[in-house]
Amino acid sequence: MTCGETLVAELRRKGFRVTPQRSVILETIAHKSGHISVHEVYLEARERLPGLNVATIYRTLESLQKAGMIDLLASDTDVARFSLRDAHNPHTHLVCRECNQILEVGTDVIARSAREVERDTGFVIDIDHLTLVGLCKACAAAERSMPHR
Amino acid sequence: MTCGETLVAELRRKGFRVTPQRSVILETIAHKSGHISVHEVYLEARERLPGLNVATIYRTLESLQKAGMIDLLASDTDVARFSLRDAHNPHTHLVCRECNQILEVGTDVIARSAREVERDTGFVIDIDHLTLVGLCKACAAAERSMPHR
DNA sequence: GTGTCTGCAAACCCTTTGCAATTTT
DNA sequence: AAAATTGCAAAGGGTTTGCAGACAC
Repeated sequence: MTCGETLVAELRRKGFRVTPQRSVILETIAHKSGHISVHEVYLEARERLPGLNVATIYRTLESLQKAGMIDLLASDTDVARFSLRDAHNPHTHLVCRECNQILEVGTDVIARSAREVERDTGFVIDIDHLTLVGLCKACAAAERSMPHR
Repeated sequence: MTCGETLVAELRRKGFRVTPQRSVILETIAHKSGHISVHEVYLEARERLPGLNVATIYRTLESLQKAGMIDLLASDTDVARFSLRDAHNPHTHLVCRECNQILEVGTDVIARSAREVERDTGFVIDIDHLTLVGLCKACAAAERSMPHR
């Protein structure tokens, strides 16, 4: 996990201004380090910075995305989620369509297929922040033992 | 492409009531057969059924999804899109994050990786309606020849 | 006839935006 | 001092919902 301080420095280095709000938001994200929703960040960050506004979170996230420091997760379920980009640990997200749980696997499993797709179509898959939808182990088991509908 | 009539029959067989609205919506989807948005269906279906309401589209889509006849596409860009499920031609969607274009490739390329993931984690990827984000050939080329930010 | 579906309008939720005041550089 | 960022409140856009009437079964 990257520490908040380093992240703040990175943000400044990339030409963004560092405000208390941005620091707290960044530290919150670094601390939670998962697949966080805007609301989750809001609740936690506001404890440290009471006046903090949701709009600021959205705008900060936009900046962080421009700075290439976070990734948005593609998903049709639930609200928008994002995660800190971690160059040391690229991974693929497995989103369960039943329980919304998010698992991670290394990108290596998918890498070969991705290269094949690129060779065939020229399409370059964002392998470092890929989101695959399906059923987690538990929900898949439940599905098998349940009548549908 | 599956014809509207067959689809209507399928819907009835699955225990849903068949109304003029549902027929028209279903036929519209079958006719457009791509990756359609709710609004697109609304505009086209309303030409044949002037009083048609958007809420009905949403509710119908919900039913069609329960019936397993359409799939929602996972994407963080753009609005929600869905497509008719076609058992004869399962495919993976490649969504370009720059131009929003959607390409399709057969599932076979991904299948091996998917099986590997399932073996390792128990997570069952929805291989038949998978959405992968990245850059299409043209946008990838543009990216390579352009300064960032 | 019963239970489902529709249209309408309002509500909802998440996200974005305009603006004046504040803060960072 | 100049330029960027914030808070606030209002608007925006897509999606959902309550309800009374209409309709499929």
